[in-house]
Amino acid sequence: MTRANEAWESLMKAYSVLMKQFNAEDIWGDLTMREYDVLYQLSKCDSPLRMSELNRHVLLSQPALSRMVDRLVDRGYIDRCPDPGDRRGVRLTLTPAGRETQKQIGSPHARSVTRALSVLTPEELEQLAVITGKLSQSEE
Amino acid sequence: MTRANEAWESLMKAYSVLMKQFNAEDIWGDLTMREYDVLYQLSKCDSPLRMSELNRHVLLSQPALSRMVDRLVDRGYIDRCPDPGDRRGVRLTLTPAGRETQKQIGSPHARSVTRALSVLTPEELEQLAVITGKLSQSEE
DNA sequence: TTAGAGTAGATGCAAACGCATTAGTCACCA
DNA sequence: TGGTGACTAATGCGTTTGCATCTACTCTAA
Repeated sequence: MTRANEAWESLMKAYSVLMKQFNAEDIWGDLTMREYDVLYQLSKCDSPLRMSELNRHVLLSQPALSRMVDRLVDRGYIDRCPDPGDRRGVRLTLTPAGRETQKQIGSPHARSVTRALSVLTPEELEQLAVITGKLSQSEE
Repeated sequence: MTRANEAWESLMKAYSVLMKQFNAEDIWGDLTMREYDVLYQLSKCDSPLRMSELNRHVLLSQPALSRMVDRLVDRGYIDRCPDPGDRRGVRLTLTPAGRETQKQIGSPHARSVTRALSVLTPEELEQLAVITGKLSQSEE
């Protein structure tokens, strides 16, 4: 068991523990955490997002994301229109209702996150961000 | 956006990117990553594991885990027998075939993990393990 | 000893998922 | 210009998931 494997296992454990903790909180309304994540990713960029681009930020297969967006469009949270520049693709944006819902849920969730990570020192928070940032960039 | 929220988002991103990377590798045979994880968790402890104990280590609902164990029992990877000390519970162990399969997959996967984390310095690996370890312990 | 609360795991069922494939579009070059 | 290969998103289909509930067992205390 190398250091790398220990570190990865520890990261997975932390992810799992905290995800369960967050999921157990009664703040999600009629959304699942995965659905919230999609709204959150959209809320970060004001310019319309492509499906494939969104898929890069979400741990879901392409068909699963396609259908989840379907449902969120039906429920009035996302606007999906064809991309004029590339007729294969679509442009996804939050509707006002979607943006509002994201904020309503994001606010208490952000507090939960802050609380859960409050066991770390400011230096550790900084290190964690830097280290995990390096890991994300290692896409081959 | 606090430091804590940035750090958590960065951790989630790293988890997502690496999970997709690992999943894309052609090493999983007839198992899904989730199923492998269950076999791996069992491989770590030689004494039989309770369902609820196993559930604590895996990001799955209790019913989903119950059924996944069902399937792995049917496929000959896990042995499930009633706990003599508590007749509500069960004792889960790997069968020889399960242990063998776990090793067969675990070996190349461990190499993938090592390779993916090779962008980090030894100090960073150590810090990552320590920091994520603290996060897992923060169960309230 | 037994009633009631608590815990462990299984099951019914609708919703969501992944894999494989398809339809439609683009981009390049002969 | 027309054909081939790459790319984007959607769809068919069988499997897996989560929620709610259920059964069975344990534990505590009256």
